[in-house]
Amino acid sequence: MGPATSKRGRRSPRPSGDDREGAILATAERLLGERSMRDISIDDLARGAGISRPTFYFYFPSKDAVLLALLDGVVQEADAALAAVSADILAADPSRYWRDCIATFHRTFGAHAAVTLACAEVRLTNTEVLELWSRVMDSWNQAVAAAIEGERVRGAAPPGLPARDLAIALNSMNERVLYSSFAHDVPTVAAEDVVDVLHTVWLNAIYQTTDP
Amino acid sequence: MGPATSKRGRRSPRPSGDDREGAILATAERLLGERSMRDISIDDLARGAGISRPTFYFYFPSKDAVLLALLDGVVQEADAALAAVSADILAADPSRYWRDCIATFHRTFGAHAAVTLACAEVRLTNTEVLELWSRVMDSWNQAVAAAIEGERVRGAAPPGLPARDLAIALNSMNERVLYSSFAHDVPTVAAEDVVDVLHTVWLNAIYQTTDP
DNA sequence: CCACGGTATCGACAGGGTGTCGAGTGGGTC
DNA sequence: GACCCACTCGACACCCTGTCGATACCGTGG
Repeated sequence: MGPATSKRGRRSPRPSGDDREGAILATAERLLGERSMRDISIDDLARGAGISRPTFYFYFPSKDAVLLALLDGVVQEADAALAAVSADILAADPSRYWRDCIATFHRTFGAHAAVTLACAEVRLTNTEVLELWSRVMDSWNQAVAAAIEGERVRGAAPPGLPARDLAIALNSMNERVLYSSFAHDVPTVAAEDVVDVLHTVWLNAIYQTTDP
Repeated sequence: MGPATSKRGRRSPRPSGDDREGAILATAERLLGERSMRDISIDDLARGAGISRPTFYFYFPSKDAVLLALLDGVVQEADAALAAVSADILAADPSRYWRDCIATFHRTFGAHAAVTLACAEVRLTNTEVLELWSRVMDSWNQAVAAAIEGERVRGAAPPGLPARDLAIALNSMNERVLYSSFAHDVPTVAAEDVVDVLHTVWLNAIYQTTDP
């Protein structure tokens, strides 16, 4: 609904105590590297930022709100990195274009694996995190669907599944596989192969042949 | 490690009060249809089964243990349904074989969507649920990998990605897409198309052409 | 220099959920 | 009739969350 950015902080970012907010955020990301969201209490975050528990509520309305702010940052980072992948190379070297997109995704979220994993957990019970995540996924889906349609129009890719459905399926695969990889789940693809595997499935699904 | 079945109940299933256990299970599956695991207290389960909260602990060590028992049942059901899909038709009609597998998966877990969704939530924080889920996924992965290798050996499918990696990627896609479908997530494939979409991507990924 | 208002902070409380302990109760068995 | 054992629950201790009211700090204008 809203345009884009902040509304989530609180009221005015004028005076000091702004570092407190940063300290809470930093503490949260640090602790998420050690243990799960469930095992981090608001008291942990407050102590980590050098304040008391009630004071925490001055900066954030809840524990989930901290994660939401963290996710917001990662998403912005991912959007910026994705924008740096020039769409121009799609026509010249489609394979490389898709690979760059997947690798960028992998790199950005991998750099904040703890936050990513925590969000995947919290979105199941928190509406705001779910909405932000869904909106982001939807924008990927639209972008991928548009790119697939472009490839079909110029004759590089054959017609087939509705582009949107295909985009959703492929992005869902990436989400789940990358999650498993970040979480070091037991039955998963080797970390160094994960981008290659996803890339290959994408090419086969979009171009329906190994070598486009 | 263990062979297969029960160890999870409690001690002896001899006397009555066994219906209590059933009542707790039934109450849990019913309530999961209405609200999330987080919003169901042990007291809710106990009241629903006509017992007090402390008595609940006589039957199950925790709320998660109830879900684990529920998942156990669904998994057994899925295994039975999958076993009914004859592997013989793989050579005769590969497309139909893969479609039957995906559709069976979809039907069985869809019939217990509430339990499936709850498990996806709880496995992120509960080791036992995660282990059971992982073991099940791993057995699918192995079966799919073996089938792919069979298709390659008989020349029906070209060589390519390691069969195991491909199997993991495809099963992961199914897991995520079916989850979104069951959860009625916003950016998802239309419920009636979901099996078709997954099926098509599987065929393209395994046979690398629309028409095997 | 001193009210004054807003920022920032915390002690203390209430509420709700979990898990445990010890004291029952009732039906089968010797 | 004494005894065991499955079964039941009241009451407690604990932890975490969220809120309220009191307070401290600080810049500004009278």
